[in-house]
Amino acid sequence: MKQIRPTESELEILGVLWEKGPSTVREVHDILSQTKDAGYTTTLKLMQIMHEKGLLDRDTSSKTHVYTAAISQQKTQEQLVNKMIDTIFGGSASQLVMQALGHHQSSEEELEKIREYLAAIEKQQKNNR
Amino acid sequence: MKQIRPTESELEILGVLWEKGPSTVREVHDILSQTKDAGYTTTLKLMQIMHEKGLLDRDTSSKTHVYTAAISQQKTQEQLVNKMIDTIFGGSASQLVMQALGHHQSSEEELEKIREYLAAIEKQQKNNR
DNA sequence: ATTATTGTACGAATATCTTCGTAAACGAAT
DNA sequence: ATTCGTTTACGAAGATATTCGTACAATAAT
Repeated sequence: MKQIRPTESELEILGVLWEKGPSTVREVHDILSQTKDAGYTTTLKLMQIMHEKGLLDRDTSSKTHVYTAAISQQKTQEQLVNKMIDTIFGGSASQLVMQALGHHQSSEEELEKIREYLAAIEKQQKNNR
Repeated sequence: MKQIRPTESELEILGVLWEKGPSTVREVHDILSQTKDAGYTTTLKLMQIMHEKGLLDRDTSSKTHVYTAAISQQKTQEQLVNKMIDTIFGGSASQLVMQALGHHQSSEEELEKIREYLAAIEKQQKNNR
């Protein structure tokens, strides 16, 4: 199985692309520069490298290139969460869950979704018995 | 607020120290080498650097030094989880929760803990209304 | 058509992480 | 006391990530 290991900066860029969809370097950079302090060419270079690595696809048909995330948010989340559980949560997924719920203000809506999800899991476990 | 950013390798070492408590380089290395392939002096050097950075404390009273994690597991989890939610989960904690529950087999016991936790959160939210 | 603006390409400097060889210090065993 | 195994200290090489200056190309504005 191929392990993808985007760096910190690369994840920030991927985050923008997942959120906004296909974007130019300028668009990505404008968003990043709200919270980060780096020059335009830095973002450009990063995205070029990510393209070489296969993390991004790009359309060069017009002068201003348009980039797209080449790896799925789902898959990336899966890998990073699993690693995180193993290394800093000592293998306990529930610990991570509680950490996440405790410190990020969750909306009633989100909590409802989670409750449904829990119910589904338990039902499944019963069936496997 | 001081941001702690242990590297990948540093997190592995912290993981061992959180799990086992105060340990020598040898002890840490023996555990790491079960899953990782690096020489003894590499682990030593890493732990020395971590000590310089303030990530580890150490007791040098006997020849064989004993290291301890200087940052709490709790605090580290909190920071990394929050960053993760922001960058790759688009700010949605519940998405992370579902990811965690979906791919790590959780025991009935763990699920029960989570349910209790959810209930507590909801109760609190009611009171704040 | 000339100039200004905006974008990409390239290369290099800087920073950071990871790895390990080698030497010196220490303690235990002979 | 000499030897042997273990440990720390140091330094440096190698790998990877991050940053940006500069040059050139394309487009838009005058």
